[in-house]
Amino acid sequence: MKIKTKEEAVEQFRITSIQEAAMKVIARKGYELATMNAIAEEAGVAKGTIYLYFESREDLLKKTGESAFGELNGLVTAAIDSHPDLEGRLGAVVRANLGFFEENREFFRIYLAFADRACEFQKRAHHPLYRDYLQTLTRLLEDAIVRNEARKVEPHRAAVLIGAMLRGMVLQRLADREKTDLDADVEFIVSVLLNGLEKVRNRS
Amino acid sequence: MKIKTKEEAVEQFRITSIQEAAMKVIARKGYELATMNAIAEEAGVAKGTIYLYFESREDLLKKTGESAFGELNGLVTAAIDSHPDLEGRLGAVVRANLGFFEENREFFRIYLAFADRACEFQKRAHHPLYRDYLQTLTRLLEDAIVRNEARKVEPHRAAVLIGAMLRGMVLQRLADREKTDLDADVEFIVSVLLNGLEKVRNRS
DNA sequence: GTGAATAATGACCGTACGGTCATTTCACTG
DNA sequence: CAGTGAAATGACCGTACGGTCATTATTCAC
Repeated sequence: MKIKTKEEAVEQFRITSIQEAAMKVIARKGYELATMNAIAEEAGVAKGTIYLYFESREDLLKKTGESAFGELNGLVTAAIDSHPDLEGRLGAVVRANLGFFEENREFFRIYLAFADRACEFQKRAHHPLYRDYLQTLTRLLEDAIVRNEARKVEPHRAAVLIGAMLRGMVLQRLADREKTDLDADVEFIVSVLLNGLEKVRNRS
Repeated sequence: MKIKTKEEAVEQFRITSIQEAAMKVIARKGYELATMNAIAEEAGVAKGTIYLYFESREDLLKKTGESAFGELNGLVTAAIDSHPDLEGRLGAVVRANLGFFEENREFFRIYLAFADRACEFQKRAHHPLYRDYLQTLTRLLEDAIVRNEARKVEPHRAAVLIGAMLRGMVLQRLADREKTDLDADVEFIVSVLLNGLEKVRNRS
């Protein structure tokens, strides 16, 4: 977004500050317990000030989550684009996910809040940004199937599975007390997926 | 638990009624929004009555979740015990999970609340019952490796992955508007896992 | 320097929660 | 049927939340 006037610059600065504060509070206390008072204190402004830049708590948290989620989306897309085949792409996607949340632990609570809330089953559909995320993975698989790098599976179903595996492994890694080897986990997930989606299928 | 006196029978009935009401409310409104007033209304008792049988909201929800989670644990264990080899066991485990939540949608919100809360990373370890669940899956894999039905992987890591896949697929199935084929999803997950964990590993 | 316009504030409001307890209802005994 | 102890009740309490707005502080043009 281009900044034209001084007012817009200040406004952008405030918005960014408040969103960063919101992320920190969510990281520290979780989504539900991230109160406006706590966010305001973290941002060093009064509670009322937040309402000059965001309509409501829901609005603030939604936009904050969208920023973080958008960043992950970008990383995943870039990871795919920088490799020509399924194996390289899967490795890059898995590494992008595990690495991203390793570096930015606080983002994960926001990601979780959105990916989980994304699927308020029986109520609404997925959140648009989560749909994008799944869509990116789906396209990756469609492409692999066309190229004959993977067997014919329902691409969206497989995308859901990959997303779930990444989510679960990141959660496990964050829960692990001592740091675990990133490469080993990436290799493991990729190998399971590559073999699992491989064309060759002749079991007993 | 054996019931000896009439008082104990009444007490057990009340406890069960309240827990069932809690499950229904959680299923309808979600974990955070399951208030004591709503649970009391659902159970057809006054709010104060709940506090005669449970110490607090936290106590009630914890015990309610443990009941539901314990049931799933039992199903998974039984599924494993009733098959001799990895393929059969995986199929039974996957089917038990997807089927269980298909029949009892309301349980899933409780399961989610626990599996997610189970991993309050940076705070505490997993919930004991979730540990049991993962432990069961871990033993399944250890056994398969010993029997040479699967390649040598870190069993606990693989168990986490399987749990995540099941969670994700159930969530997706519940989000799907029209009913999707259970057998197809079971077959898909099992095939990915079986191939993914297979001994043979000779890729490019 | 001054005053008008704009931004920031935090005391305050309504609401809804978890939890309590004096009162009422009930069940059972003699 | 009267009396008594236990069980159930729901009005009530303190608290903490999201959100508001009259007041105060700041900025900026002239």
